[in-house]
Amino acid sequence: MPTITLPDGSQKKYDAPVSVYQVAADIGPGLARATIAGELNGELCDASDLVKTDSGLRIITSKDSEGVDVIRHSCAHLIGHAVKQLYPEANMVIGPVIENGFFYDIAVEKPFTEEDLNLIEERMRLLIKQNYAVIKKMTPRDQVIAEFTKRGEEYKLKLIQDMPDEQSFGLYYHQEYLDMCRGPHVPNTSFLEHFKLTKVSGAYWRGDSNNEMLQRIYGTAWASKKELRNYLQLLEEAEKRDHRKIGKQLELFHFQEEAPGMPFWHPKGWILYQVIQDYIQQLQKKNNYKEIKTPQLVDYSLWEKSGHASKFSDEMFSVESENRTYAIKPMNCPCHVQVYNQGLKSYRDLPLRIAEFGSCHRYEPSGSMHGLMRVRSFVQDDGHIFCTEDQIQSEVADFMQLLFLVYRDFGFDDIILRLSTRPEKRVGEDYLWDNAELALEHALNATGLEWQLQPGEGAFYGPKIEYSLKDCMGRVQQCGTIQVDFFLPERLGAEYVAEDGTRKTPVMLHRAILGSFERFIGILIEHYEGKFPVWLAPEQAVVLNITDRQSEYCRKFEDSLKNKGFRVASDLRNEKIGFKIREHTIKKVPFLLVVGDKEVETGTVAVRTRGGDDLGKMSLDDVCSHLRREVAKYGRREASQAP
RNA sequence: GCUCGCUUAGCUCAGGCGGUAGAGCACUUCAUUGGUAAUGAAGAGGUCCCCGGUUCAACUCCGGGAGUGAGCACCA
Repeated sequence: MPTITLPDGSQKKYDAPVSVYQVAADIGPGLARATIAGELNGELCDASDLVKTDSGLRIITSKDSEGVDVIRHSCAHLIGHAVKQLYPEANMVIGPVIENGFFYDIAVEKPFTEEDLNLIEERMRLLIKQNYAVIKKMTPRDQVIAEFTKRGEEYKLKLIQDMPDEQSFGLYYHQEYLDMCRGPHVPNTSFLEHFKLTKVSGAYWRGDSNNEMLQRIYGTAWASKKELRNYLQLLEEAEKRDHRKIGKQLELFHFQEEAPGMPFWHPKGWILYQVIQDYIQQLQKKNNYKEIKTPQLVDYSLWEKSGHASKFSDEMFSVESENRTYAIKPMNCPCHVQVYNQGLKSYRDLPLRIAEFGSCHRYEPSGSMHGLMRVRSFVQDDGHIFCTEDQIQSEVADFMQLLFLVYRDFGFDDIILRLSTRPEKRVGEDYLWDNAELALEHALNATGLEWQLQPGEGAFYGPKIEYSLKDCMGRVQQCGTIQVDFFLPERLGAEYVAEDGTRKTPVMLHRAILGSFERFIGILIEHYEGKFPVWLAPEQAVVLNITDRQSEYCRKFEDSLKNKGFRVASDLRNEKIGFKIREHTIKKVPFLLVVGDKEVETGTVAVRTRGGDDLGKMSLDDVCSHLRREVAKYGRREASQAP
């Protein structure tokens, strides 16, 4: 005699066990048609599942995010149905839901081609049109094993072996196709209409590169045609903003075969780079960081001492000279400890904040490189804070304030904080970890912002906080970090004299706000689509003449602006004004200053923005103060408060 | 590093069942001095990524390599 309580508090009483679908039908036929699954006492279940006892029930439709996930999960099954019809010898592996979609890993002899992908998608659409019912049967373990053995689905059998305690499994019948899943799944394929297969690639069995490679088919699925279209448009938008493409168009940098993963910065890209570096440099100076510069090449023995060689020797470049082996530095921290170690340090010297824009090289695996986002030569806004254990919390809190300021200045307001705590394999006493984790936690709480915990994800030498930002496409990019290190200072013999006269080992905090300049610039290019705010724009304005008569005036105007410290060029080519405007608009120069006879007469320029707005005529002073105001805004959104 | 794809003019890309290639833009020259997203004409421009092999003949087919793209794995 189940009594069912719905989310609005209303109750329905039944004499006998009743399916989720039946409850929905009793509420209304429209809801029944829309029912994808249910949430029974907080747990998702199939629409066909029976409610036997008094329960709380929520009907899940495609309007719920859980409903969309079910659609995606069932789409993965549908890949299975289609693939087994087209390639009966294929073995299905796993088909989970991921952000915005789903995939299915499949073991096949011959890798899938684009053409196969089209065939599979076509077959899936055919199956959806058949509008067939997906039937669930909870099945005892031995029967499930017998069934998959009969069908030769070896990977499914391996998965069952991975779950020795499960006595029964949910089997979902898609006509002749059979899949095993915790569920829930759609009751009927008609819910799966708005999907698209997006790509095919290889993926390792169990995610381990020692294992064989499977074929992975990716897809996306949504509740409505409109949402699917929006998502596909978002993908197109992301492609349009690709920093590699824009980097070429705007002449910011290039790569070439002779230096894989190592950018050649062109004049305009280098301005961008330097403006950012100057900005960070000034800010760090203000915040009592001492900037230093350490060698590119350091004898391998230091990397052995620091412990990096044993872990990362394959990823380090090295150079032989004078019968010695040098490593091209992959990071700055061991060198910073060397600087710290010069001269005896007192507790009065702490916290000691050291910063370096040190050029580092790492031999990244060839397949991992991606434009500026993952490179082999890079520079970080790297810094190390030597402090006592008691100072960790306030140092972390100060750092965070600095980081928030920087992110806001670059136009990022949505920041994600993650705390990674002690992993199983680690160094250092537990009480040290207790204290450090607590200090980080307190610093996080003090921000008043939400943060996420990633248990066990810390480095082997200490816990860390990672800072990610959301770009204008909603993509999460990890940039900043602060990591506590109990290990390196001790290993490299760093000490200070404490108040009681004893020698103690300082704690070291590794920290970066932007991460690598290369990557951060890549993110900025995509975030702004190359339309940099004025403070970053490599060219802030271009002076354009209409005829040769204004050339001299233009040159003078350009010089005056340059003397005021603005980045300005003039384009005096014998071309029509429309042509020049088009060219510089495409180059995304923020302001175009047009000069004809009228402007020369009145001592002005006609100001046009790259967005096509006419700001009217301005004198030199007007232009300067306008530019100055724009520069002072940085990339802050109007809504955010200037500090 | 692994799987699959790609590599043709400075850029974006066509092309050919094996007979040494083409467009648009950019570039150079000439004409044009035009008021807010493309003025017109002419010209120049190629080891078809590299190294081998097959063939009378390879940019095209085969093998190897490099770079690159999408994923996977990795990321101090």
